[in-house]
Amino acid sequence: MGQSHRRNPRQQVYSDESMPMKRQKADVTARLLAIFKQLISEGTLVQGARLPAERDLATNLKVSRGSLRQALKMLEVMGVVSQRVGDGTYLNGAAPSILAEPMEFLILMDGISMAELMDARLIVEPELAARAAQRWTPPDLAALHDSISRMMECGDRPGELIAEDLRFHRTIFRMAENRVCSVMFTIVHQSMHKLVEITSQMVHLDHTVRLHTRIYNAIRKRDPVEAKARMFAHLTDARKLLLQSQKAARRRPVAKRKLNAALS
Amino acid sequence: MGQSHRRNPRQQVYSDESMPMKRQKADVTARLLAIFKQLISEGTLVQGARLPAERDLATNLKVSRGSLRQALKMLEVMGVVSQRVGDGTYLNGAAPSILAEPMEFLILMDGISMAELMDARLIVEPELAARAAQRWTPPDLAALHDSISRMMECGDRPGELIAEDLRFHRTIFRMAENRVCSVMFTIVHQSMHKLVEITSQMVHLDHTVRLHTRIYNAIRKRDPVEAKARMFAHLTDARKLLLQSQKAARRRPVAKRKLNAALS
DNA sequence: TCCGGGGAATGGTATAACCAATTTGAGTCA
DNA sequence: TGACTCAAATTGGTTATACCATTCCCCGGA
Repeated sequence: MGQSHRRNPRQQVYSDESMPMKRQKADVTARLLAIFKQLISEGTLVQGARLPAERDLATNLKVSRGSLRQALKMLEVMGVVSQRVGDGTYLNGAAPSILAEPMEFLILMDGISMAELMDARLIVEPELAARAAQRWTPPDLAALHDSISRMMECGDRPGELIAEDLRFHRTIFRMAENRVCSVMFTIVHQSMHKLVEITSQMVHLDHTVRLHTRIYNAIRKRDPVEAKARMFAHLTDARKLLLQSQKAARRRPVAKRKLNAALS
Repeated sequence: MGQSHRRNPRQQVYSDESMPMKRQKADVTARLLAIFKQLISEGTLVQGARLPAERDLATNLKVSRGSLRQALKMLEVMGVVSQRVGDGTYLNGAAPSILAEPMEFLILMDGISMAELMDARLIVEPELAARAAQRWTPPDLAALHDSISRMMECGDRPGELIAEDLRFHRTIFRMAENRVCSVMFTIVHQSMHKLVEITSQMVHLDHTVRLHTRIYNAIRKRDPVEAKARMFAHLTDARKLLLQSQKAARRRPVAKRKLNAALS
């Protein structure tokens, strides 16, 4: 058959504007999504609630199990529900990973680089640090301090070091008391680490601990201006290291396994 | 049968940490998602490309059409692909709405209020305005100017006014040259408008035009500090209006249609 | 050259069946 | 009495098949 696309792709380039959101014949799947939104918003479904079995639910909603599963699969990927075979489908609590999968595709499709992710952090995180300095409570500060302590014990294992770094920044996000930014940039942070091969020379333990400590001290003093500046310095420094490391290893180590066969 | 959940929900409260990302038996759907990611990343699938028909693709990938459709449906909801009956499945270009649906669920499940969305904008948009002031090119500035002009011609139709407001802010996002923040806060902006009933008294045309013009002038002067301050003032003002409006109409106009029957 | 109709291709949905993992609970044995 | 065993029931996971509605392509007629 070859790849004889018999039709003109009809391009449909995204205009700068948002799509008119055609309210067509109400896709069954879209309708199901709307139903779940309403069930959640009106409190019929609460965190931890167990949904009826797929077969029953499909019957009650007057749709086929296949269509229902399309909707449930989307909810699962977004982290809204968890499905366990032999057990059931449960509504999750607030899902920190709700944006993770979409973000990965966003990075892929827009060709977003690690540098641009870092740039985004550079725009937002200093401001979040400033807010943290103004709003922290004692347990927050203790968490921040613990994070630094644990990082010093990490040794040279890059995995743990990265995890501890993420925890430090996430704590600051939480202290800034804005869940929108917190969730978004937690995902940005994670995506960044997925995108780059973290090498040990990129993360100097002592160096990172020193910068984190400066941020911590500024926050503890409730000095938003200094906290912002310290965070800015920390991220600028990190970006510089990442760019150096990328320039050093310009090669593309990714094995481009060919899957073209799948497309016949 | 009633709602006799015969099993202990086994709570599984989200810990503060990210999930260990269990690499289990590789869900067929998850595997398909990974395949699509790779096809996109290695350039086998490019913008506008037409995917093989579902039946062929399922055969080639050695999965059933139902499973494939679960994966395709997720990609469609995320805006990665578009499916048209009788036509085919196409890979979209950079999708501005890739985070829209997940964001709606995030708002629902975390109980995020309009105020918190506005707060997030207040954290980020001033900084983006500052960057815009440093980086704009003549066409950008013209777009900004046009947006203000069009807004003055909107009259009192709130729909168009909101659309024009969104365009103004999105233009600034683009000028700031960070697609991560641009996409994220475009979605935040849209979600906010979905969440509140925009009333005409909340959006004073002349007032908005005046504030937008101040931002525009500051950007034109390439003065990042003033641009930031002007944007901050604009959003602070908007937040005040929104909160007032919410306080005035504390009633819950949402008709809580009961769907509990669906859950048997 | 233009126009229209028929057939093929495609996504959308529904149904049925089976598999694999898990829970449940009755039965069994110490 | 209590702990263990194991088979049945339940549930999500997957596949296969059939049919419908829409869209596109192409060919024939005006």
